[in-house]
Amino acid sequence: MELIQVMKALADETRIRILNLLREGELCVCELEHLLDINQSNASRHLNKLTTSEIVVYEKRALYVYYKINQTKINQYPFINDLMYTEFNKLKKCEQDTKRLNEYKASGISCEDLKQGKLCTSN
Amino acid sequence: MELIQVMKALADETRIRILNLLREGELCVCELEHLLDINQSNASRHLNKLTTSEIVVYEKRALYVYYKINQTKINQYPFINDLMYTEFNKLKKCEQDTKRLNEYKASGISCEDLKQGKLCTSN
DNA sequence: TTACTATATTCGCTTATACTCATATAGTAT
DNA sequence: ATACTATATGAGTATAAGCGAATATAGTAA
Repeated sequence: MELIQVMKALADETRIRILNLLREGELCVCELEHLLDINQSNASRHLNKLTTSEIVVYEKRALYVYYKINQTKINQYPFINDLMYTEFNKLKKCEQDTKRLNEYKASGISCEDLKQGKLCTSN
Repeated sequence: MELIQVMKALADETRIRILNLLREGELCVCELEHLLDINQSNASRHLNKLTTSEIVVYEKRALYVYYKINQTKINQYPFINDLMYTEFNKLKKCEQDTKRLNEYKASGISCEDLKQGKLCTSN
């Protein structure tokens, strides 16, 4: 059942945090890695699960792969919108992640700079 | 995170089918067993998971344990209502289960009779 | 008390999930 | 072509989840 697959994809903290960030617009893998402080393999795998369940879609541009919410799927499952815009806001981690995302955006740093550690304070 | 626990509880076909039936009112464990054609141990385990995540509550009356939707939790997570009343209806199995439930209710058979195989055609 | 019944729980097994580390792939830049 | 970079994937491991069969528990009935 497709619904089960979607629910499973949504039943994970990291993936919820990814979706929370993608609410604000597309992000590439390395940005998500750094914003969520997870390693590359992990990020890629979680994104794969979100892609397989069609909750996100991606687009390759140059070396980077940009992921974004698949609005078509959200329209098909409106409860996901409810989750994203009502429940995510109640989660401390999501709040912190959003804050970090906004700092990142405001800084004007590009994802090429991330690897120099200009953003992450934790590693 | 509590939300994750709730999502995990909802990310299973059998538990979704249980919740679908409980929309119509409380049911005891043996009724769920027979309506869903699952064994006793399984039914109990899934109900335990739904209880732990507080999506259902139960009440013991005589030998039977009656489970029902925990409306308090649903109010706390409105997207669950959306799921139950929008998505469940789209699922073939849920539709079949509901039909079977209505037949069961219409028959006037009590849960004491179930063990004599008056309802289940499949075993 | 003993016998019975509905439900919960334990055990052993199997499958699925998440993670890390290392490697493969595909594109960019020179 | 080579070197480099972002992302994906494979292998191995650890943990969690689901299942069936058997047993435990708690209440009912006699």
